Amino acid sequence: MIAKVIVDVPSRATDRPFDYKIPQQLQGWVEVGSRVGVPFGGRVLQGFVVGIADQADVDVMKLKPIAELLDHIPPLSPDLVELASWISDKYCCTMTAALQVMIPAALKGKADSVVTLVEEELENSLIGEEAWLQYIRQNSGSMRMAALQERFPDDAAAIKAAVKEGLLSEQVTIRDRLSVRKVLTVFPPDNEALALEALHNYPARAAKQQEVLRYMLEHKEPVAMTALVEALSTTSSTVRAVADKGLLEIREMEQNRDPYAGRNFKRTEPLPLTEGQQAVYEEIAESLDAEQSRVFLLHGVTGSGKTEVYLQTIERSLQHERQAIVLVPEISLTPQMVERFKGRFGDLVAVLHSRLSNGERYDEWRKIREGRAKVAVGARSAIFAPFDRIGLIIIDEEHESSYKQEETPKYHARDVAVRRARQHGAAVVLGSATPSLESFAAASRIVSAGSESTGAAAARAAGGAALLPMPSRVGGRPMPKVHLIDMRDELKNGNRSMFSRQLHEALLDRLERGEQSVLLLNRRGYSTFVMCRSCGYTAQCPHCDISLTYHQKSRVLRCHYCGHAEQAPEKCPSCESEHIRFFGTGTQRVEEELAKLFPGIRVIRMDVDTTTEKGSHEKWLTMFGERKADVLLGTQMVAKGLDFPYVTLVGVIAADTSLHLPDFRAAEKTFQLLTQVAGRAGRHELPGEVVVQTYNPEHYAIVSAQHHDYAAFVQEELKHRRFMGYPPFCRLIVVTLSDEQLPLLITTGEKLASALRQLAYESGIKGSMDSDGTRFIDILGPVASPIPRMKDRYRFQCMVKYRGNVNANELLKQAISMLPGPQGQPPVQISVDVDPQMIL
DNA sequence: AGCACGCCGACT
DNA sequence: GTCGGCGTGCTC
Repeated sequence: MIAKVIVDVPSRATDRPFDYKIPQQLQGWVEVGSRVGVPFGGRVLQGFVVGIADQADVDVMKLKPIAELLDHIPPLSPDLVELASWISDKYCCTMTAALQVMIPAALKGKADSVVTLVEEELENSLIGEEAWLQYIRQNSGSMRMAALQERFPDDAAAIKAAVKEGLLSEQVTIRDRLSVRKVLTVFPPDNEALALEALHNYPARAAKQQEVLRYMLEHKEPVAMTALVEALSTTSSTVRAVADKGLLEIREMEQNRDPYAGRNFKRTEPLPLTEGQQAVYEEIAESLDAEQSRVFLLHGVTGSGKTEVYLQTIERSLQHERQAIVLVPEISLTPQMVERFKGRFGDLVAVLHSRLSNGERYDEWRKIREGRAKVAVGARSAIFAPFDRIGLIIIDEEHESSYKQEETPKYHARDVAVRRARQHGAAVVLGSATPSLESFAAASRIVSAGSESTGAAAARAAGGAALLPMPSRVGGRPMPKVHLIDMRDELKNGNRSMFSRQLHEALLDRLERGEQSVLLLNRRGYSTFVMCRSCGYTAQCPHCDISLTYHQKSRVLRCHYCGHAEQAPEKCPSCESEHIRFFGTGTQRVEEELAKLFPGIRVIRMDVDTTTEKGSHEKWLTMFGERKADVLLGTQMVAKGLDFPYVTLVGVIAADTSLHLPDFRAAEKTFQLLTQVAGRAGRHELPGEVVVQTYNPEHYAIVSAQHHDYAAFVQEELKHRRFMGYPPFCRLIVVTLSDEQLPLLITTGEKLASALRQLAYESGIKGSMDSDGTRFIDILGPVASPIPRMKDRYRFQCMVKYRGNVNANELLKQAISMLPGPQGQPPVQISVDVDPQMIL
């Protein structure tokens, strides 16, 4: 039998299956999805089995056998391998990259070699009494190669030669970065009577041993060795002595690193559904019962009780013995959210988010793989949770851009979800108060962007997405009143503060009443930088064409893209002037202003500076929930999913900062942010109020948000998108080329663009945006990227716009392969972003 | 990506 | 004469 293996080499040149013999003893164990160690070009590497065949595609003489099987249970299932190949196709990434994103970092094995001294060979060898040889002998003739080389760096060549001669035999295995944590556990005596008898007859001088035995007889529960030693202030050798007498048992037990261990989640029962929730629930339940793969767009206003619908549909899926995946944006993966799922489903829930350590994540992942968990709640990558029978995939806040991975593979979790659901016959529920235009268009069939459009793919694949509206809040609570404040008028009236009179009054009012406020500083497109007021100098990164960011805490200037850091200058490096200004994070300035205007006000500030520490995010929110602060001030992160009963005021300091970004989604992002943050107010008994400060009070994104009018916004925005030729009326691919040499980069970019145009022309696709045909493609560029240089590499990009039955991926692949380069490799680095979220 | 094989310069 | 520079090409 032959295994087809994708070898773990991050290069396009080797990104194809290689054939290996399956050795006799591994027959039946190696399957699609297995992780194996294979000899490859003179070394042993990790690889994934993507197929099993009777015959090899290459000369049998070339075949090598699989060196080892790395797991008892394959880390991937055949459906995930199939999904990986879909991802590699759709997002133009290597198979290796697609497979890697599916497994926890703990399983990224590296070769580890052990050498053993072959004494018989020593006689034939010229080598005699070298120090390294003696060293191996001291280690009973065998040791890790890495350790040997570390100890004798100068003898590397000699050691290598010894391996070649056969004096040292080398065994290479793949070692995981991390493994299952094993804990020594002490078990109480099997035979209590015997133990009791022994206890009485114990020699008097072995008091500690007696104590250990007594403790175990009293507790009758297995206990960790460390805990036992701690409790009786003894040592493990004492415990071992008791065990050696056959009175106790010591065994290694697998232990899970449970990040939520020791936390009690209050069990909750399903709440009675409102009429609106019930209708939606029934629609989804019907699909679950029929085990159809359908896509639902759950458009529910903030506070309409989407989470309860999620919980009850999951319940329904579990009744069918089918598992569920819940994706939430990283930012809203707060204890509040986790609590609701743990509270309803207890230990059946596995939680996966970026704040977990590799070990914790690995253990949660194994809980899923081994069937101990039935519900996975997590950020983007939880879409790859290794379940075998998925009934339901929920994507909360479906419009969030964090579902798009910005690194290769640049996948969108929503599209992967639809594809994965199709494999399993599972339902997909996309929930949002402000659905993305792509999803909304797909669900309401406003446009048909083509056979493979984002969202539209969802619709078609599942036989059309169904729109499920939930237009009213739970308990009939009104939507909060939103006041728009024209900041130009404030200035005219001599108010130069960042707070309008109305927001000032509203804040004062809440302080007097002991209610809470949330303040949002919309910081997109507003960076913290350094500028000299005399000469206009700004601090730039020496490796990237981008301004350095100022970090007040450490007084350091840092580049977000390459990590370059330097000390903030005392005076302008260009003109020596003292008038160099550090523009702080914005929230800091607001905080200072608040302290000035409202002496004694208690403010919690949440931004990148205050929430980088592990658990700090949760800490601040808990404090705010306990009403230990009057104001929660922050960026984007305060807009999402928070639910505090005493919040009655939401203030938006500047609504416009994200409105004028040169990105076609700028209006959409602004509308979403305002709608989301407004939804934080008045979710419970107390009515809410929202004050939005803006310089564009007549802009449709802001006016629609004021009136909680999604339909109006969409109508206007779709008009713009159609006119400008942007999604959902077409699809985009951005190809970024980068290289250290500018001339090569430019010529390669031009070659790529013309190859694309040529190929498109040859396949008879209309080459103009204006054509009203159903198929068109438009190739723009190459132009310098928005960040023209990053990490000392110049960057150019081409944008492909297309619609209809156009296989742009295939055209692109062909065009790239036509570029001249060594071994069919393109001469510069090429990165492809299919359906980009930001084209800034 | 690595590593081996291979063809030309400055050294014992 | 050799040691070693890193260009090209392959890895089942």
